[in-house]
Amino acid sequence: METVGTVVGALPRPGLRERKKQRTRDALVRAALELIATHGYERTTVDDIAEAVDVSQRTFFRYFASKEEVALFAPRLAESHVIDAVRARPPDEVPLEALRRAVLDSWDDINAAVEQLVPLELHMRVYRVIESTPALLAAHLRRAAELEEELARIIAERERLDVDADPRPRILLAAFGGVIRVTERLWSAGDDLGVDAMRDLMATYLDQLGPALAGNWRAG
Amino acid sequence: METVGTVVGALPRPGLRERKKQRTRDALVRAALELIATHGYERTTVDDIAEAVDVSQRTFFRYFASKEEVALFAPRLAESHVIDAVRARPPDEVPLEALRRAVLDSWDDINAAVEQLVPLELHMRVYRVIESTPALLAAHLRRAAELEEELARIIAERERLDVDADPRPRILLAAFGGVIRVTERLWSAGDDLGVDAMRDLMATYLDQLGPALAGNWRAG
DNA sequence: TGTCAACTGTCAGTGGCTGACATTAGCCTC
DNA sequence: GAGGCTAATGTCAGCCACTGACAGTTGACA
Repeated sequence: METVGTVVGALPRPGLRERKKQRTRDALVRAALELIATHGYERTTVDDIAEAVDVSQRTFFRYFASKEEVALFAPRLAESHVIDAVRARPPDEVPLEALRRAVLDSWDDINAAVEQLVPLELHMRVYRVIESTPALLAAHLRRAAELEEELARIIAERERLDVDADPRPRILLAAFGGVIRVTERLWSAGDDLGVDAMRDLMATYLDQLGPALAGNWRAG
Repeated sequence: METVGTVVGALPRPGLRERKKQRTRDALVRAALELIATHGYERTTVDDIAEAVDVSQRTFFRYFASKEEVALFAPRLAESHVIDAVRARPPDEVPLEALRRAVLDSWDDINAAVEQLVPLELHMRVYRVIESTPALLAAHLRRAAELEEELARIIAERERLDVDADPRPRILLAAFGGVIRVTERLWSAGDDLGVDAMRDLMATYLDQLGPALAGNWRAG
């Protein structure tokens, strides 16, 4: 997308123009999240956000395709980390275990990346807004579905399977993704916020996947 | 919501006013689905739909909270059938089996209910539009999440568990719902449309849930 | 038949989002 | 380092989903 101009390297410090763009983008995200966390999603207008950063509304829409996109900026950051983590898993691991460890192990990286943008505390407040705002939750779930598809392909490749021929990768991801979302929701609904609490919850719940599907709960 | 006026019964034929309302609602749904299937969701405006039924746009919004709501009318019809079917399952069935049979067995009822409103063929065309339209898919997924929560509560009750204490009902539904959605998506993407094809696909995929979670795929 | 309540239409307005066009401001070359 | 190129921005006009307020119409029911 973005050409560098000098070398293919990538490291050389970008020009003033590029730095300005980055600053504007960051400022928009920060202002948006702050406003959304404070006043709620629907009561925050795009004009509010643009004004807070002192740019025109039109400029906002040149950085983000929609108001939803800014609000979901942090969750998107997390996704790319998970994808990388899954790709980095040793190939001898069993699929479910690879997913499980990828998510749990990349947790710290994710939080560090988020914190670089906004304070974690603000991020968590936004998260609650996401879960409680229908339009936002819908967009979040749709993105989650896309991520599942992506991960299913990665898992299929790991196992040298054809995603379209063998249903197991997609089914596994459907189940796995479902559990992740359940934990997200419960975490955001509870009082015990804090990122470690969420990781623990995920670990616990993932371990319950087998038992939940198992035949007789009453016997167990 | 709607009071009957005469008896609590419900059977007595509703008055003219009520019948007129029902006719308008049906006409709006039918016109909307027809237009959406033909021209796509985004290129169908609410004004188009209202005009096709010869009512004002304002009236449309008195019947439906949003344009999405009309488009997703049929899927909603299906949901209530599934809920009833799960409730009707014998209590000695294991949870996963109860869900599985409820969905598969209520299939014919669902299709009959849908057909009473619009031809199945039209319904299937709309379904493809839903899957391929981001905004609609998002709304659909959000509703699916709500349905999962509802069913999780029902299953918990069956098993005499506290949903908030035991994670298994929600986890089970997350996995189950995930598989259902995978089949919906694959079905809508393929060429072999037809409602029976979808039920068969669901049955097959649900059977793959265990194997997908099982340890080593390569061992077979 | 007249009164009440529900249903509908009209109108005005908000907010998300887009295309078109003019202006500004980095960048790069000579 | 002046000038041309191009990317980034602002302004403006407009579409569409959706809502509140008010007025007119039409079933319901005594």
